[in-house]
Amino acid sequence: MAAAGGGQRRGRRREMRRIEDATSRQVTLSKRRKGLLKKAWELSVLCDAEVALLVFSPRGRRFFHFASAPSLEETIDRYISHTAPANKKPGELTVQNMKSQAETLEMKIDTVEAYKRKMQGEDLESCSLQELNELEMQLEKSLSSIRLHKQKKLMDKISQLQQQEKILSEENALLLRNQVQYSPIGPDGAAPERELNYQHSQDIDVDTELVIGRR
Amino acid sequence: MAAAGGGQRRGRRREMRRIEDATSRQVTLSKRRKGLLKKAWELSVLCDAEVALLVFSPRGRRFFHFASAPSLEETIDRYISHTAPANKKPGELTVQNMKSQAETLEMKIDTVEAYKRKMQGEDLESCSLQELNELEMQLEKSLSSIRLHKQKKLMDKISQLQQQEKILSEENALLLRNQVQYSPIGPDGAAPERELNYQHSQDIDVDTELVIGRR
DNA sequence: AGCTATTGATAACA
DNA sequence: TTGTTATCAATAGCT
Repeated sequence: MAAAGGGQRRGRRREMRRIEDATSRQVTLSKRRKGLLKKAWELSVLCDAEVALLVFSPRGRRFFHFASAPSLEETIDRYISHTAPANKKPGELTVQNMKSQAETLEMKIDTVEAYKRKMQGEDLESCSLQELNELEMQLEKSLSSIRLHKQKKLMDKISQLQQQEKILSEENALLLRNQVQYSPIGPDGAAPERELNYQHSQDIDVDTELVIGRR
Repeated sequence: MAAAGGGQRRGRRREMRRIEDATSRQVTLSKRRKGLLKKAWELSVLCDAEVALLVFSPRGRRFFHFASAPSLEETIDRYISHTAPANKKPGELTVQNMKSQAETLEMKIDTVEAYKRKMQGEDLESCSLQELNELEMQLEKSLSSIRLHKQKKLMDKISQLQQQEKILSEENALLLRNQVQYSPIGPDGAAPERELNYQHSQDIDVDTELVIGRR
């Protein structure tokens, strides 16, 4: 009964590396997989834990799984939620949802973009007269709103410029007074410090390109 | 050394049901989880199988996992593909993709909707003058396009009405002629129906001969 | 498949 | 929590 020197003794431990013999590998896979599934189940029962186990055979041909939760996808969803702390909205991040979410979002984009194109004066062939009228009214409303905002922006700019101007003329007045005070006759080198103040006025970005009115 | 009647003997098998004592349950979870992870690893190494294992503690607080493939998500993706034979497009159905796709799409929606609102004259406070000018030009372009389409639609409507009118007139003409034909007043009294046609026959060439001519 | 020798896992205890 | 050990479970090599 005892094995001769050439044979391996029963129950002996294996080296922990890929089993080269295909048959032996297949048998071991079968046996150990069964044991692993059993242990996964035991853990879930004894410890009230949520356990999911996936096993694919080498070529990905067959596949076995165990899940303690009602479904394997539920556990996967829990994992996905766990690894995506950003999206914490309950029930939003599931395999099921993500599958359909993409479709929903794409449809929404299509809708919004179709409307955008119509507002840009494109794809109007499919519009009814009613729609065209509504679009026209909407755009007119938008235009007046835009022009109002433009006007306000321009007014702000103007009052800003006026403010600037006021400051500058005050500085000028002051300089003039000082000039008179400290050099009443005015020698040959008169007033170089004017440049400093001039530079100051350039620090403030005044957009002189502003066009008042359309275009 | 052998236990007396009151104590449990070491290493004795457990009943396969939830461990009631919380401490004991926690210890068992810890030990068995370790063993399970090890066995999952062994299976993947010995048999060259793709294995994924997820374990969540009872309240879903902590979670442990093992995956033989480069990543757990890869194995999950394989499972998802395996269970969704409809979506066979390679690389399209993965957890990674779905996560980022949702984000991408949502950002896209945000962008498009923000632009839409601006075209509707809303949220213009954040716009620069430059932007406002561009919007204004865009909307003017849109408006003229819309008005062009409106005009075309209206023209179509008009010619359609004219077409109908023509048909009606022809019918009228026919009726009148019949009336004349059967009236005892006189066959020589010609063409009172010409008046009806006169209204509309300016740009539409109506060949009345076909209708009126009598065999 | 089924069978055991042997190793591995682990329940109770410390 | 970590370590020890008696006991039982898993399984390697055979058949």
